[in-house]
Amino acid sequence: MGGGQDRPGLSERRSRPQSGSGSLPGRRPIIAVAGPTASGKSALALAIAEQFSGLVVNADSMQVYRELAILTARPGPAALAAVPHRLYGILPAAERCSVGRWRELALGAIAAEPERLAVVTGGTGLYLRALSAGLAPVPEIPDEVLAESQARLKVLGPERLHHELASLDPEMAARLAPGDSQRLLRAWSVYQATGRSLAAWQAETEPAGSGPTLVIALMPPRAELYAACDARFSAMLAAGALGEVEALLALGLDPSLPAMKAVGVRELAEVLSGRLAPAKAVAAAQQATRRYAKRQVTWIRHQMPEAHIVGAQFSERILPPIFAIIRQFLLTASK
RNA sequence: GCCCAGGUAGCUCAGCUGGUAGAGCAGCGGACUGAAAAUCCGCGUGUCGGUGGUUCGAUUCCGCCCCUGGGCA
Repeated sequence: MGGGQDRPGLSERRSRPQSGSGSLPGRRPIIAVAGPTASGKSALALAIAEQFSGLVVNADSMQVYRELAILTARPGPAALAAVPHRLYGILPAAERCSVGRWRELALGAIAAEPERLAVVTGGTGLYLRALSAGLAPVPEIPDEVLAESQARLKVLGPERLHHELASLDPEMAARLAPGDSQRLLRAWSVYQATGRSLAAWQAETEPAGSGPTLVIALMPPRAELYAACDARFSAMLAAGALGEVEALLALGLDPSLPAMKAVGVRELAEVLSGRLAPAKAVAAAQQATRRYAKRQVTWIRHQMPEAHIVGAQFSERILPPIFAIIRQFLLTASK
């Protein structure tokens, strides 16, 4: 671990001895279930957890928010009763989650139940990677610096901020597209707060957070996946998604909060305000879901080369071979 | 049955008087280290309805056929 780790809650993990690579002492193997939205990850994770007496841990950046149950397709009462589920709906929408925050919560949840096999599942590939591959030890950026950076971005616009960053931190500037406002903001803030390039911090990424990880990725054929996306959003609407968005809006939250960016929130908000016909909103939200699914597929294809790809949506039929792979993995991983 | 108007990319359509075609949307591909359901980058994917003819050359002009919409009966 790098010297930048001074947040509370890390002391316990920091005190543990760590080897440079491979599995760490005391770190149990875990299963990660990846896949695009609507591929059936949650059902697969549940089936695995039931079979191996596991614990399902959410790795979805939106399912952590309490107010979004329907719109994020959070596991229902039957699933929750069958197997323990962690990190679902645990943060108010008024708060901001982040990879780092999620990672600590996940490591804590896994450590808290040493007798159960952790089955980490969710659509946020970055989260899954941060858990098994680690995260740069960048210290918390003070709010003042964040606010300053935001203001600067607002005044200059992304292109000119990019130009300025080039003179301070040429390495990050070279890596970022001039229009990529979000990463620009991050790189700028890190440099302002620490006086070091984010690239330098990232070079210090600690090797592992969790133990050895078996990644299983559901990758259904495109047409099937899109049909499932479309059907699911319609089902959400029937289940009361509109009311959920209405309640969320009633909180009067900052629109830049992550929870406000969940697929469907903007579209349904426009229905509630009468600016968009329901049918058009559904079509728009379905399209947004499809595009999101496509980005996830790209991530899995290129960022998770170690994943075992299952070329289908979830169904009972795919379970036996998956269980066999898991058994094999658990045998070799715990040696 | 007759008279109009159309058939060009997945969809809606543009394409002066002949030189094998281009916009929007959709879609596809890619990047990804603390907002990731975010943010960003790249790419026209086409028997121009069919078939004969005129022409060096036809999406474009002519004939016939098929299909769609509207009108008259």
